Amino acid sequence: MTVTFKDVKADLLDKIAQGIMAPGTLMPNEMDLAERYGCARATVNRAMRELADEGIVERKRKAGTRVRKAPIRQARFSIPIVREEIESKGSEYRYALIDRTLQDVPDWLRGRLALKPGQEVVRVVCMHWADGIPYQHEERWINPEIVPAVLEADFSANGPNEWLLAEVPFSNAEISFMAVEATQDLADHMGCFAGNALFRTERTTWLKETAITFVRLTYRRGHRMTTRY
Amino acid sequence: MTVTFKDVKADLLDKIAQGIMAPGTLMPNEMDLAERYGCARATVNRAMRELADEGIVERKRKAGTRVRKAPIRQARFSIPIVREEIESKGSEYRYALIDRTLQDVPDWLRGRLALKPGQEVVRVVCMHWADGIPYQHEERWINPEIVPAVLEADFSANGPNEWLLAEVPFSNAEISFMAVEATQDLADHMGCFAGNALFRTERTTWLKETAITFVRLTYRRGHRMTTRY
DNA sequence: AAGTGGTCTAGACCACGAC
DNA sequence: TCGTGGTCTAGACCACTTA
Repeated sequence: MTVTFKDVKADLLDKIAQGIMAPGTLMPNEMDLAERYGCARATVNRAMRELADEGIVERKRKAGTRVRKAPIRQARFSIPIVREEIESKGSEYRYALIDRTLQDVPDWLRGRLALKPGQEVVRVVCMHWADGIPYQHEERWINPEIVPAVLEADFSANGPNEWLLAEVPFSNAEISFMAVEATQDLADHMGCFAGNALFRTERTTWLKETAITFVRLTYRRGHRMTTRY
Repeated sequence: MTVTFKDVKADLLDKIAQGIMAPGTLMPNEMDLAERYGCARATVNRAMRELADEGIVERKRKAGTRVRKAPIRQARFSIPIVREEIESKGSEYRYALIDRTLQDVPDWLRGRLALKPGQEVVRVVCMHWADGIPYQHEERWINPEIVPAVLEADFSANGPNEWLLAEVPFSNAEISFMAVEATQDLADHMGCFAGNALFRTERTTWLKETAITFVRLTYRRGHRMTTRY
């Protein structure tokens, strides 16, 4: 059996985890490792590159590869579509549109989306339920310049999230997580009390350099967002 | 100039973003693309593999590569050390130990850490300030079986986080984000009112299959955790 | 100046899985 | 069955960065 990059990676990881290669240690260069493992340099390169991508080691030309003293601990979150999130738990998904208006972009949002004063945006407010229990409150603003079809879109049956995913192929985004105290209005929708702590995510989505949408997702009381890394 | 995998990747991304390759589209196979771009198949492979890693496309042997209908939107968070987080904002970092005890593992934690009843754990409570303002409250339990040195460790000058990072080289973890209402005790420490909504992360860290530590980090009111993707 | 990683190439073999 | 991606190889050139 030939030595694969996964073999090399696993062995290096093991040596790091066992403390044989302590944080700060300078690792052998690719050529030496290739010889030691009996494989090509490209194989070692792939293994070490992945370790670097994962923040375990740090690579510099000429300086070599070192085990990171303080590994960059990074978590990867997949941002699910709420329908799938609910249905994957075996719950019944329900959706309702609360409000849909065309309005001048509010000042606080103008900066975020880099829009001109007086420009119009579509604001959509809706709710998502799991087994009839409030799950998530969604408040969204959409820039109709990029997605003109939003002016015709009817969000009474399906949420704007799924609609946008189908309409806009690919985008980059900025996302924030925070805790908020429920307003009376939010509390009414979420079936909790005003002032209760709720978990919220805010996301601004861009296509190239122009903002498409800003969304505020507020989850029911006690919601946790979890991941492994 | 030769064609690099970044060139290929950027061009493919562009075609996807422009809708030339719409979601669901079957992309040409690696050999054809290599010929079209005038490069080796390995170059195309690297470009497409990275697109797959980022959740933009989906690859299956024999079936080929498709643009994902619903791209896996995933965010990468780097989990910073509090001290660095604060100092990188140009603020002055301050730390204080609140409590340090050796106690029987509480029932609710036993399951999380997979410990035996009656086993002892070290509990550390401490605070982190930025410019003298409460920034983060830390409550941590450490398994002394894995890190016996914790029994001798004195956390009066430095937080257990940095200490653990130096002691335990590498680990995997599960992390959760949530919103909580401040208890009176928390409120006293954080300089807010009981009931205020606070952002909290909880993290369980493992070395191989054994739990090292469970930590509960509660941030000051209004804190946001932000990332781009 | 010189060593290290970054990448490309051309060819090869193989495993998966759709047909 | 057989096309597609997954990976390895051996060699090469280059860019960065530090000594």
